[in-house]
Amino acid sequence: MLLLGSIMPEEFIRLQHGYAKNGLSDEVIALFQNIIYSHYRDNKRDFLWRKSHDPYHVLVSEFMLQQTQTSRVEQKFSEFITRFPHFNDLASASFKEVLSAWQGLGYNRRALMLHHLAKKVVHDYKGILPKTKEALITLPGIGEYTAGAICAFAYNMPVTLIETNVRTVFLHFFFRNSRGVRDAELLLLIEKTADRNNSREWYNALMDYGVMLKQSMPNPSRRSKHHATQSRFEGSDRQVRGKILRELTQHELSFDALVTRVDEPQERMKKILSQLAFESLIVQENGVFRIA
DNA sequence: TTCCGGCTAT
DNA sequence: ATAGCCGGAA
Repeated sequence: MLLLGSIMPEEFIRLQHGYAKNGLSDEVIALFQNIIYSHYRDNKRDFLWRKSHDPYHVLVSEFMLQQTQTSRVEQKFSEFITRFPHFNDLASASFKEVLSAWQGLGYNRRALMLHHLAKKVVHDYKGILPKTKEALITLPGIGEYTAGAICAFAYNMPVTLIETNVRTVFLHFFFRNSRGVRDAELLLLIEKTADRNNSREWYNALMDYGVMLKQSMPNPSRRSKHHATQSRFEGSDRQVRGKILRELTQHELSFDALVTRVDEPQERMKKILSQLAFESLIVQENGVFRIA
């Protein structure tokens, strides 16, 4: 159990107090970086994807880490890279193979977008992932955060990015008593306090600190304007979609066979199947459904 | 039963 | 702006 003093040093509060505007000064920034890096030196998390700066490895890990905890990604990442070592291998695989390797991670649309992206990189970019945030963000499945993460972790570029752990750290240090804080406001601080010459290490350190904070107190990210509690999983369309795709990675099935195996009403199955087909995750052909 | 999360479509 | 998308651990 951590003492409050160790996660919010008094010296930081005292220093920050003298700067009413935004709590920032060179001194505050230096101390803040010191706190984050000190924790990192002693508590660095040792992930396989942190050992490599290969853009493909970074990309795959970031896709998996969108909405999925590190504990579940660790095993899957290793297997995925072994099965698809390069963009070429992923691009030339069938989507069914890709989805099989994805099983257990959830949010299967990410697998589809990653597959599309690999084909695009091979065909439009000669197998080389673009090196600018603007180009990266045009690719399927890459949004503001993932584009920044690739720039930081693959290319060590001085970018400004925010995700759940970074958000946690800045809410904790700079918005101790605020609620409904917007990312736009946090980003100003993230930009000003960044160790621009060591983006890769800095963001890894911030994320590790954020994880530690969440283990020590109620999640500070709940005070974000963008925090939302989501609908229950049990009985949801998400659950049924997952079941259907899991079945179809095993074998092609007729509508009736699917209804039997998934055990949901026909009308609901029709609706969800047509949605999955619309999203290009599955196709219906010769009376059977299969992975697209 | 509750908790955790980035991208896309609307 | 907001709703929808997954699965497993605690």
